Amino acid sequence: MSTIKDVAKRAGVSVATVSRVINGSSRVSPATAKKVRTAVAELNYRPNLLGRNLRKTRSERVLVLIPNIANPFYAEIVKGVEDVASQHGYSIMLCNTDSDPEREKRYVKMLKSRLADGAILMASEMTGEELTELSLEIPIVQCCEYKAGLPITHVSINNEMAAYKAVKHLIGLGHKKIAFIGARNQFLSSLRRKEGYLRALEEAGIDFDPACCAYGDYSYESGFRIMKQLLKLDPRPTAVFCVSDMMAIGAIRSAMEENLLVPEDLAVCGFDNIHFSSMFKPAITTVSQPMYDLGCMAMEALINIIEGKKEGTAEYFLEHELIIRESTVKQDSVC
Amino acid sequence: MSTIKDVAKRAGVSVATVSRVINGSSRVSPATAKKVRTAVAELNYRPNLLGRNLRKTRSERVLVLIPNIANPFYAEIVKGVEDVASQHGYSIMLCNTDSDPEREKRYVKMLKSRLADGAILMASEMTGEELTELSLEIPIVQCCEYKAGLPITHVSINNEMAAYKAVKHLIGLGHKKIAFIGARNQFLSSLRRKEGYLRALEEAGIDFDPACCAYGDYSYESGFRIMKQLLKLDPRPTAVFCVSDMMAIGAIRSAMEENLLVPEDLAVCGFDNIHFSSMFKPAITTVSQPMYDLGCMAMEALINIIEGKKEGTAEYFLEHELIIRESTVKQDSVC
DNA sequence: TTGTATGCGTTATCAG
DNA sequence: CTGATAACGCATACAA
Repeated sequence: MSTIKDVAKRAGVSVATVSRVINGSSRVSPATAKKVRTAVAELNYRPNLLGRNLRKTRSERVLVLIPNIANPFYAEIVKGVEDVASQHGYSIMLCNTDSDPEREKRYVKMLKSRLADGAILMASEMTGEELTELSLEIPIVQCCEYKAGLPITHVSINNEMAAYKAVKHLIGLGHKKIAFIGARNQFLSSLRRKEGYLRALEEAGIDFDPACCAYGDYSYESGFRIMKQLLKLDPRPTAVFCVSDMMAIGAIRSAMEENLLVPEDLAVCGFDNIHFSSMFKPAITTVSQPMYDLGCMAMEALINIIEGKKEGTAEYFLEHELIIRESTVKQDSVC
Repeated sequence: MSTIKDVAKRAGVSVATVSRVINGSSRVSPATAKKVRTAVAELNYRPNLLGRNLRKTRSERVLVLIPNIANPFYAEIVKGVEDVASQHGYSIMLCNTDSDPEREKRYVKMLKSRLADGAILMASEMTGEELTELSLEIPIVQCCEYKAGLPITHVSINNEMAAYKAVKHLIGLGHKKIAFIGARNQFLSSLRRKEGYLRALEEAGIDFDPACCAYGDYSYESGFRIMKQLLKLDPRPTAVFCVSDMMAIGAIRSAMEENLLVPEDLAVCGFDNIHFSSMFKPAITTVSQPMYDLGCMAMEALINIIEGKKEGTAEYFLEHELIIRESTVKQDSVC
């Protein structure tokens, strides 16, 4: 492994000159520049990032903490993050926390140890206090999931409105007994979606029945299990709003096991518009979040903070869209 | 941000002593150790990784290049990689290449720039020559997909045998006209799976029909599109072996559009046993790769190379399993 | 335009 | 057991 010194020696110049040629930081005569470049090529030299980062006290690297890389929802967000990052010369480190606070802490520790210039947090398990403290030490942005009332920039959608529109769609189809499969956690999105559900019900003059509400963890399995229980209610719900597509698919499989038809016997609405939601049979009615744009916006906001272009915290809300498919409305066309 | 100097000053000792306490590298008297520790706590000091890495010329970090984080198949592998890595004090950087050679090159450049001590490559787009050259510079391991005949350690399954067993299963069900949806790429797995398909056919005395073979990119869309074409054959294939579950699901949706029943009119076998393959209706018959173990093994092999415990290259083949579900055999039970 | 010298934060070597 | 100091590889202020 050759260093900048080796290059300097071979080119017969000082290390400073080599550095200048590599970084284009100031003018170097074409002749010496050429000498340097050939030396670089001959030695197959690559600047050592460890040295460069230390010298600059900046890594031009950003951590992206995601709770679960297996969730395709996050994959699309990450694409947006990556694209904006590379446009600005940043590289990203994906960190899969598995929603495990210990794992998350390990990554946060790396962050505090200056391994990266900042971070995007997707669904942090940290307390509001911990988050606030972290944000004082190093630039962070919350994406999608966020804790309320914190002085931390976040990017999200209007979850209350999204849930309201989804449930209103079900009501518009004539449903009166609409179940709700939410998420058992303290994220604001969970609260807001429940609020949207309640508002739609109230507006339609439908009494809220607590027995119709249950809470899972966004997974297929939890949707399956919970729907199983909800279908035992008498009278049975004729529709269900799930706060994730995975749970919606679980709910549908549950209904199938009971020999119920979707959407005829049970209309099912999901949330997220993951790729699979259109592949599944029946295709899932769902709320589409602008995942790619959420990622882009989060990264842009983070860069602004890192580079000091923006002071203070900001809230960004991006547009969502209700996508109606076979799981709520019988359709002729498929795919 | 406080540095080791600040701590030393506050504790009234030298930086060397602080370093010793932090790393436990040599004996320090309990009294001074305590002084140091309180100073560390008071200043909320965290060693700067940039400095430490430079000094050690090691980062205890490993790159994991995956072609597509949206593919749940890789997610499970990454879990294995992560678990072994953290057991050995390594942290991993996930790099999503999107099968884009340019993107991959950027990450490889970081690797060559010593940002990490080594890498696990999942489905590299690099040429054999590039790979070999890279492996000379820095420790790498190929996982799942690999190029043949390279002096690079790899971890995989016996793809020929897996495909053979899958197709033999279809033959055992009485199918005579069995289509093959492979992958259009130069990975050895693609070749081996085709070979397994051919061997099973030959053994059963079934003539190979090139018209029955087509090639996609593992995606749902390609499976859908290709099956559409294959179903136009006369006579129609009564079974199809796909080299990914995603393509199998695409094939099934294609059959559904033609009002064909699965498995009655078309038996479909996939590959990978991704989570969704059991959630789909009908549940997909597939070949299960030990994804978690593949990840573990790859990381263990890499650590051995990095730490110089193992010389030369090795080939590891892990066990696979054929999982029979509804898409090939009509079953009473679901899920 | 180019070279010299310094320091980024840490760990390791060598004395004491 | 502890301290002074060099070195890791690089970028930059300053001098020439």
